[in-house]
Amino acid sequence: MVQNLSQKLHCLQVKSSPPTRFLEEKFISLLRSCRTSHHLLHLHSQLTTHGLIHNAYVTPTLITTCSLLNKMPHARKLFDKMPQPNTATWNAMFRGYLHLECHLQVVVLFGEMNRAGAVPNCFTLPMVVKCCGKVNAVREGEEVHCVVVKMGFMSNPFVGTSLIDMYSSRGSVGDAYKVFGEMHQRNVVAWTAVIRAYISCGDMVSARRFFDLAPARDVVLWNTVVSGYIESGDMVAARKLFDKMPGRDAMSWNTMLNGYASNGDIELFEKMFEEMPERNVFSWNGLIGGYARNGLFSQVLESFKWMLVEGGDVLPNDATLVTVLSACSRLGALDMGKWVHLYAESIGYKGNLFVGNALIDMYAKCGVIGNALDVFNSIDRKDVFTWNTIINGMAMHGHAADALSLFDRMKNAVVKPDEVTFVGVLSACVHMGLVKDGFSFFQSMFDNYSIVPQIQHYGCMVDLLGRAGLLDQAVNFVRKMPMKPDAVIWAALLGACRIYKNVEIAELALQRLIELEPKNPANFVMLSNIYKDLGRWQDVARLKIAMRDTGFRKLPGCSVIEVDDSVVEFYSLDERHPETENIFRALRGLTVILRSYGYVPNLVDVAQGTVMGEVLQTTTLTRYPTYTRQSCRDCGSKIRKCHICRKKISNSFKLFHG
DNA sequence: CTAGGGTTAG
Repeated sequence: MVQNLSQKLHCLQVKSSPPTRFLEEKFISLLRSCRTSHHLLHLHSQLTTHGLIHNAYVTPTLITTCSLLNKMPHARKLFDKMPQPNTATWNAMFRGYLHLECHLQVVVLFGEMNRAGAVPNCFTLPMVVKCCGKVNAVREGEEVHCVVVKMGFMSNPFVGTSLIDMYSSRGSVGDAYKVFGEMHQRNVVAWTAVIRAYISCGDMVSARRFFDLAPARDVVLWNTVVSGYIESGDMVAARKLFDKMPGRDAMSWNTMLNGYASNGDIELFEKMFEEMPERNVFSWNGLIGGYARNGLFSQVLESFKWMLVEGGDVLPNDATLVTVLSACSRLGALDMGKWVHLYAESIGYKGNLFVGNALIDMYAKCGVIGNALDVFNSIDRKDVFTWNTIINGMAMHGHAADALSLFDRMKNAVVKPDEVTFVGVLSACVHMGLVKDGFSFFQSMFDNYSIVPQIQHYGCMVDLLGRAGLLDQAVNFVRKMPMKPDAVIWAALLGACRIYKNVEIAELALQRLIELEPKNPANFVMLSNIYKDLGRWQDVARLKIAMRDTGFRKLPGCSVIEVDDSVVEFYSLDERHPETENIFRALRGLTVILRSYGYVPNLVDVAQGTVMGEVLQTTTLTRYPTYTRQSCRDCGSKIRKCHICRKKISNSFKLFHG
């Protein structure tokens, strides 16, 4: 009874005349735990009724909460109504914009701060300096530098370091060093910043000198210099320093892992992963992504499965899923891709834009454009990647009309088309033979979107003219190109010459192709096929000798197929599989059945060596596939099996089990 | 209310 009464009294006291400080603290803690915009609006109105909406202590926290909930416009409205915001409130605005990466807003707002006569402090300046660097605001950056000096903030390590970073990001190492020299106290972060400045301009010698001079070195500084050596391509120096490190953290190991991967040293790459004392999600992504970067897509899937089994607490994240899905696309591993789709949703990546875009691409490349569309439609906030992927996917599937209508929809959405969009649009025109429309799209790239056409777009145009049979126009177009035509351009022309049996232009194209890539036997095969079509057997023989003299043999095209849980690669008449006999027996059986239904095989292309892989090689050229084949370590040849030194480069024929 | 280092898509 007594306790109850005192509680009531206490409540009354608080309600009638609460000490302001108490209320302020209460609201600050409520705002910090606020997680929804609904709750935020509620608190906002409460603050208004308590007359605390322009409070010096509460308002900064309110603004911070707005920014965390993606409500900066709301914060801005409130902020603009304040008669005289204090520095902490200004800072909350800067931090909010910085958090959302609205760097330009920060620079603009700082101008307003000066005009309003408000005074920045040591928290304001690093944020503003950083943003000047981000948006490349050179003049503003120098003005802020002057403010720093005038207000005596050069002694503040945060301010000084931010200035070093700014000058470093615009490539002015000299200015970065000058700031470093003028700093009153230099901690290890400042040393790291100046060393980073030398690394980013490629001066590893100076970077190393400063590293050796530094009074203290922590693990971040060590890692910075190791990755500097990697960036400069010096894996040996990176390794030497790595071995000398007094304490390595997970990032040290991952840095080396990625270094070996980007230098194509698969052996050391794998060894590095095996030796790692601890593996976080970045380590696994390093392994998976390293295989992907080196074109070893089966190993991508294999190591992903290994991660699921052996990763322990480490779960894949969006980066993992995207890499694995793109490997599925490259391999045509649809079953695996579908599984990854379900798995991604089960671990909470249903709404992830990165994953969604990768799924669209995977379904499109695996031939199920319907599923690609389903994923596309399920994404509500589509970005330029989403649109480009579906447009290119549609074009690739021959749904050119759909690709073009999607392009129309894209224009109505707020997403601005880019150069990749136009590759899809133009290749849709190629498929439909829309020469006129193609040219008008090509023209509108620059006129309406200020996109300067790249060589890919010129390639599409050559393809467009060539496939429409307008070979002379195509040659003229190539001659008038503003850049030097590359092999893809000439190959497109050569391909068109085969369709229309134009020997004269074919010979011209081949001549250019031989100059550009003397090692690629596919070019000879193409011309040889044209001669064959025309029955010019003497020329075929002559070309065969010329081809032999180059010393290179054409790589047989290969196919990949998903079997159970694995991806298997095979060539025409391949006999490497342990069950070759059974496979061929089954095939013979199938042929008998097919023939009994009246099927007559077309052996002409097979006889000419135009197996699937070659068709792919010639028809996908204009799409500039990013497919990279492993290069031979000894002779640099970009082939799967080096025909010069006869070494097998990647273990591409490999079954794996889940 | 403060800084420096890693991965992913067309």
